[in-house]
Amino acid sequence: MGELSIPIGKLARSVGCKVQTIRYYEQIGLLPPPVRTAGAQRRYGEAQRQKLSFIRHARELGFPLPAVRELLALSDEGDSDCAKADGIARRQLEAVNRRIAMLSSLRSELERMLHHRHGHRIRDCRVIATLADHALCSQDHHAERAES
Amino acid sequence: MGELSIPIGKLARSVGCKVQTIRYYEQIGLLPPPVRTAGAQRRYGEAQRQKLSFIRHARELGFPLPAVRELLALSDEGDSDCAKADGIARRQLEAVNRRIAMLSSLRSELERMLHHRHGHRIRDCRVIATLADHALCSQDHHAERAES
DNA sequence: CCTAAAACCTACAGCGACTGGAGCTTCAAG
DNA sequence: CTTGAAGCTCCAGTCGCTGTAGGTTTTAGG
Ligand SMILES: [Zn+2]
Ligand SMILES: [Zn+2]
Ligand SMILES: [Zn+2]
Ligand SMILES: [Zn+2]
Repeated sequence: MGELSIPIGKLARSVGCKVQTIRYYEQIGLLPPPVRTAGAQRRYGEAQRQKLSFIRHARELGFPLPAVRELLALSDEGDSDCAKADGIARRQLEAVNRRIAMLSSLRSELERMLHHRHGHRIRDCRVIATLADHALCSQDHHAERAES
Repeated sequence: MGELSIPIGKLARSVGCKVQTIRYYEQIGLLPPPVRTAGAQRRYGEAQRQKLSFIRHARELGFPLPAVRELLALSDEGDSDCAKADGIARRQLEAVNRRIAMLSSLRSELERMLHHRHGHRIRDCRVIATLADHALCSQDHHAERAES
């Protein structure tokens, strides 16, 4: 009753994610299968809540799931060198920096086309004209992958 | 042979996308079906090349496909008011700004955890510790799914 | 103890915007 | 005429969830 008694909905609320997300993490082996009641419902304890919280926090910081998996594994090895963990975080920082650079370039291009004075009809619209002709752009904003 | 003679691979190279992407755009009704050779191979003309180029440029600027669809439709109506097109671009700019704000917040959090001096073992690692406890973060970086 | 509602279960489909592969056919250069 | 590149269709996979259908279990009130 005391320890392993958290049902999945309460756990989801406590870490701010959906119930399905937790089941998904279990399915892909990120969270270990919890104990079940006689009626096959999942019951969690504090240790698993912390693990899930770790995962969600890493996800909120943009780490992809494979990186989260590595970080989780590392977090269990207190004696090991943390260079690996730091490396993962550094690569994530670099990825974030690349995305910011890309988006800044997109932003300036969007601002350019919007702030350029132009007529009110489509045929005089700077937005449409710019989309039709990249030469009207000031920079190379070419996206290789600006996602996430 | 003069006009409608561009095969799909050449078209793809000329706009900088994959062959499959063009077929995909046709499949979802973004590009009209081109003429075919006797052997059922696609052949494109200059007008379609320009349309595809418009689509790719809009995608590079981060517009989602439904927005691209609208912009394409608008671009064919030279007499209409361009307020709609400008509105779509403005919303895209706002989305980009939200994404940049989110990523900047992530960046500063990642920098904080990386630049904080800490020991070389996992148990003293600031990266792992921060992931395990959001209280070590300085801001609310909580991602609400701000999309491209 | 009984009932009703809330929460849970599994299994699977769908999102966005492509991308890759298998297994075949057609085209164009030499 | 041969050959290899490029084309074709159909389907599955990517990422990280999210939603739905159709059923079962838990829990609180009466
Ligand atoms: Zn305009
Ligand atoms: Zn451009
Ligand atoms: Zn460290
Ligand atoms: Zn945090």
